Amino acid sequence: MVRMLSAGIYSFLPLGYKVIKKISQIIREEMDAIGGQEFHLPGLNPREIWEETNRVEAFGDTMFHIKNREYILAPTHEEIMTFHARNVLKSYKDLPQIWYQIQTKFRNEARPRSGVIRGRQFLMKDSYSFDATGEELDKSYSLHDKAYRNIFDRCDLKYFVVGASSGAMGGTGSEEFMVKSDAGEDTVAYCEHCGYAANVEVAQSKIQSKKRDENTLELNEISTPNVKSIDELCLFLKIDETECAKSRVYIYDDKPVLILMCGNDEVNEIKLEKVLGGKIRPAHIEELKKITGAEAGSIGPIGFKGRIIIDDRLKEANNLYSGANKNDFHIGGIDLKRDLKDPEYFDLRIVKSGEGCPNCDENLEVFSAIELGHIFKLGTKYSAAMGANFLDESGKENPIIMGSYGIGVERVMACYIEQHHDENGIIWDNTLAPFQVQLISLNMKKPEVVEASEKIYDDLTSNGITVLFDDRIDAQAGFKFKDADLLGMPLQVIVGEKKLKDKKVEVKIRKSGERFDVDLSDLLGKVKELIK
RNA sequence: CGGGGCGUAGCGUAGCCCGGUUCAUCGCGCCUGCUUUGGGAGCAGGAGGUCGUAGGUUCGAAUCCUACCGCCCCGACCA
Repeated sequence: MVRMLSAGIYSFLPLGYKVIKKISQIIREEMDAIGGQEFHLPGLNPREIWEETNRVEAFGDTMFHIKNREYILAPTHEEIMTFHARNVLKSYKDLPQIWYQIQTKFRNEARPRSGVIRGRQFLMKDSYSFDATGEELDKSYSLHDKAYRNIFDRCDLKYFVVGASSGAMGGTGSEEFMVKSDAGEDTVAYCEHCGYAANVEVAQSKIQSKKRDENTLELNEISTPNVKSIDELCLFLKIDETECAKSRVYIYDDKPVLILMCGNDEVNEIKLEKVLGGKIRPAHIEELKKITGAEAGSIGPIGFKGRIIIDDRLKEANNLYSGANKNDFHIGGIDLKRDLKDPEYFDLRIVKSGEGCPNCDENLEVFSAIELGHIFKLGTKYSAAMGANFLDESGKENPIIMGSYGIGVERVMACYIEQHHDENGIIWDNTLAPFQVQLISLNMKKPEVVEASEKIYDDLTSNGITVLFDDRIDAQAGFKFKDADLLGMPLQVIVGEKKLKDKKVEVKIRKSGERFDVDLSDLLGKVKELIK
């Protein structure tokens, strides 16, 4: 179906390419249905046009540059579409527009991986909407949302939608269409029950906070030789991990910030950056000693000079254990209310599988997923930068309001196969199958078998049915059966010597494994009925 | 870009540490002939390799050294 030529670069062989064409066709139909117009744009672009939006620098090393001319290979097409828009979309009367293309994109990925999932060259459908007002943009956006659902439904993919907070594209709204897969590069939290889905970077969950004990103990220093991790501490003191406050030190704005987490909870650095309002980095090992006087494993809030931020789960907790800022010592009886002045509380933790869904209380599942499609509202980022303006009803000049919407075409194929296979191979549904029927001729050395097979091939194909004919002369029956199951066409028609004597052939349904004999005279009708 | 691994026939591999008539191994595939033919056949014969590339060390290099190229894995990065 597909063969690698080089890292991240794949050739599509005839079978695989047929599938790609079928997927493209479904996308095309749904895009046309919402008023989209298809373009064919160059992959080779003058560098100049990308300088207008400063994206040569923004893409950096992921953009391919041509060596012997000032050209680049397009990693996406916002600039080119905007270029055409500014030449023709001059009036509010020209709007709205939806323009799309299904074409090859080039990205110099540092590390291509997971086969066709992340390549240096890949097929992408991308469309761009051009609107006069925010309300019109909302309309274009929801049209795409609907079209995307139709496309993925028609491809029979089990997917879910993540409402991502606007990413680096600087938009006001966006949704990602995701499919669960171990090959995925994103980690999401998903609730099967209510459909809550969020990237783990922003996901929340319902989880019990540490309750405040009635009696507050005094601070007490405990000798804990060689105890570094929370697990070791729990074992050593025979306490539960929820009684421990784990410390992490980050550097923000050149100053150390101490983060306290409950037990083995992990710090979600994205959430923390949001709280602090800028880039952070974990403190280096040498810095830790200087800042706290102790090494990692013995750090704690008591005596820490600097800002302290605490996860919500520890809100106003007492009787906690944490590091003593002195190697091999911990402190017990910590009361965050009593012992710290002005502690700040935020949700900072990375959610884990099995925790409560923030919407409906059912259990969340955390897993890897592949992004199949992404729709977002761009606003005027590109139109403003490139001077794509229109005149509104009052004759005033405004930048066109844009949206951008992508689908990874190869990813659709990869995800389909991942969701529709068994131990014997692929199970194609008629919609995406490269061929509808695989015709298996069991013994190509017998003239009567050859003759019957060829007649069936002609009958089926002349009736518009697509047939892959396994006419290998020396391949044995077993080979042909295994290969047919592996390739996975929906129907197999098996022509063998014995059944032919009774003017019968066998038909097998790949999906169910069901097989039965059919009279030669009834075959065409039966096949037509089964591939509906 | 950092760390690790690998490159020997179409594919998968042995040999490399310890250079030399066990040095180019084995399996699959491929070609010819005969037999076999409903879930990956049997017998007989046969073709196929500048050992990634370029230098170097040596009487002698798949084997040791250097550089480069390519691929795989882990990490960083990822509109």
